[in-house]
Amino acid sequence: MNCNSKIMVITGPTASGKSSLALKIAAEFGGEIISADSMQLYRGLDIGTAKPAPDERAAVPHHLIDLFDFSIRLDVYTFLKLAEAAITEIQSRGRLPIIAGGTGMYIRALLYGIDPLPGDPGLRAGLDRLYDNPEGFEKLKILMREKDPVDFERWHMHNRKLIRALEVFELTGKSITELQTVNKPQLRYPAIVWNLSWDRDVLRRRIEERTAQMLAAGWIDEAAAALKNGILESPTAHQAIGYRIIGEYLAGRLSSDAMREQIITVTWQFARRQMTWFRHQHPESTVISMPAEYPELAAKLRKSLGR
RNA sequence: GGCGGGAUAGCUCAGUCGGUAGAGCAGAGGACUGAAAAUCCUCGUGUCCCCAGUUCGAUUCUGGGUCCUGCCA
Repeated sequence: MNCNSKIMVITGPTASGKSSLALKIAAEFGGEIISADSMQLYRGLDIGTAKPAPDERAAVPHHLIDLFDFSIRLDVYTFLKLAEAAITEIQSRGRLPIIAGGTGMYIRALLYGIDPLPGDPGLRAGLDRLYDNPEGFEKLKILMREKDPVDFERWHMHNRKLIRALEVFELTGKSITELQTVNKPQLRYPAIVWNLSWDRDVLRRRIEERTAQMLAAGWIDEAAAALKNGILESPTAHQAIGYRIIGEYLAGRLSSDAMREQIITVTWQFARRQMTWFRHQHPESTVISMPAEYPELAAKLRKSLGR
């Protein structure tokens, strides 16, 4: 391994320009890109998840894109293992791993790790069936108040988290709270982390423009195909923004303008959640005010890498 | 033109048997350890269309006006 085993992370809200910056940096610094995006892992969602174009992927190696059919259920742990392996592999070639993406939880898990809490898909599916509904939630609360008062106290308002707590409790006999040991300020990699930050109104406009571009580029056809292949019934890919809304349009229940506006709205809400996340969950990150001139960013990075 | 229905938060609307009003959505902030593009929490003063009348008091009742809207012509 070379003396400079740093990794680079480029994050920020959707439409902030992560991919194109990553591409330029990879080209100049001899890097390979690892996508940290929960939806780009799936095949068939190209335009809607703003994947890098074929020529871009030919120019620079990209990892963790198009790995799964969307019938597969993915989670942070899966991502973490794949990303760790990709980093090792890239570094073994003496190249710079550039993690680029907007899935905050994945990036945090990679940088700080997550506790190896157990999971059991079969058990979980059963618990979801029992408790992931309004009546079930009431029963779950009564159960958890008894069994696991610590986690109950923490998540008594939050159905999904309480179900996961029960899953872990069933497998270990302990509360999640008790099992958590990861110390956030402890980075697992020497990392340079950039958080691309835009003026609110400008970012909003970028989202509006990009949505229109994506629709013009054939997103509707892509969505029609994904719908036909059962994306709405898929365990996690169904969450991808836009596909359900486009389905409403295709079914004649939404005008084309209403469809576009709804997509913009949910994308904006997503971007806001991302900004909240990066603002509070990534104390190690450097906020990069955008737009920024590439040569200045490159100079900054050169300095951080000590090149 | 005739007969109805409506006008209340940025939007869609509820409501006040007369004591100045509240939901959903949008918006803002926050949380986040195997669904995270997910999920969850918190935040609601607005000439209640205008004018006059009745009343201690009108957004609510009465009359007139204005503007939408449906059916019939």
